[in-house]
Amino acid sequence: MTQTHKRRADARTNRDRILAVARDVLAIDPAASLHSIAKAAGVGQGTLYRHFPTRESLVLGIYRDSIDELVSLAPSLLDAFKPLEAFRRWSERFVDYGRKKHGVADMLRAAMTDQDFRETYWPMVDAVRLLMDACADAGEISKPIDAEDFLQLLALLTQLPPTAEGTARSERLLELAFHGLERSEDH
Amino acid sequence: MTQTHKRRADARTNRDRILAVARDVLAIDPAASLHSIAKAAGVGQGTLYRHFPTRESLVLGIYRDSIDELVSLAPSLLDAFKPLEAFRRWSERFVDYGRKKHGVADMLRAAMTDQDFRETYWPMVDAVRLLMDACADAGEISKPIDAEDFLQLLALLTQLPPTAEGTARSERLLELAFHGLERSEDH
DNA sequence: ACCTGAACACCGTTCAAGT
DNA sequence: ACCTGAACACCGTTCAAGT
Repeated sequence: MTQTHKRRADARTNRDRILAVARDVLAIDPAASLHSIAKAAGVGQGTLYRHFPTRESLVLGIYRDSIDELVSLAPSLLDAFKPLEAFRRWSERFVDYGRKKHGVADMLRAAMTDQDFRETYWPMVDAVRLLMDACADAGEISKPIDAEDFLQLLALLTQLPPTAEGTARSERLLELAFHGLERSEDH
Repeated sequence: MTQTHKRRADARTNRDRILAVARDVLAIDPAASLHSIAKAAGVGQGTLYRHFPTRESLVLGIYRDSIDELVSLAPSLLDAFKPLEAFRRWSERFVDYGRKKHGVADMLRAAMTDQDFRETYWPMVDAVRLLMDACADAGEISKPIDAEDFLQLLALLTQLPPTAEGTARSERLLELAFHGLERSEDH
């Protein structure tokens, strides 16, 4: 039993080191091979595979904490700002974050279909719905659209190149989307 | 000279056969390897590479005709419909086409940076600008946004999964974008 | 000129062998 | 239980050899 415990501790240490190393390596080269990550972490390829069977699951492991933060940011923003402003800030934060941290977009795409990812995906959809419903209740948007639709749009914007031009473009397109959400004046 | 001519004819035949085969193979498996395409076309890998140094350039070769059609469709639609309706129809056509024919999205991304692709990219930007300006002149949208921005948005929508759900989602998001473009009522 | 296809470096993935 | 790392099938790319 102590042996089992010891083994488990080893496994956990490995997992943590893989995550720490992968975060750094992928920050430098987003397309770094899983071989190179395993080597940099000082583990065999099989060990990396045991813990993270796909590249997406590795990225998910790296950014899970940040994603939780992002989700919990939604109610905080609603406390501090008017709903539409909160929604806008949250969306900007999301896209900014997603573009800087490579692989988040692919992870979101996987979340659409892969059962393992939905536990991370749903809270994000809920965050969007929370923000959008608040805007609707306050009368700041005409009618809320599907929360998944909007989250997917944010995920797509994340895929624009991380250049200055790409960043500016995603900001403008986000502006367009919000303009589309805003209440149309009934005349 | 006749020899040179004969050679050139061979090269052209090869090129055409590669394109015809690649079109079929990629329709069945969008991720088909270049090896398998070369083999299916009955040419060496080097020959495929000579004609199409990247996967994107191969996709571009396959769909260049269709892209030209799409570009020339813009003025035709403007003749037949009111500008906003024309713009909407063109956009739907674009997204529909891009999602069905895999690889078009990657090609468009390459077009953003790669010099070789810009000759195909610019006419599409021009088509978007033509449609959007017509809408603005007719007073159907408040003010035109950057044509490249909008084209990139269309390209992103193309990346949604080619399922019934993905198709419906891209339609709804396109609707959102157009709602954002439409003239805000000045009150 | 143009084509062929073996060869190269590399990728994700597996699995027998160790502890 | 968990880890290692050689091995496998495959990828895009190159290039000496042919015609």
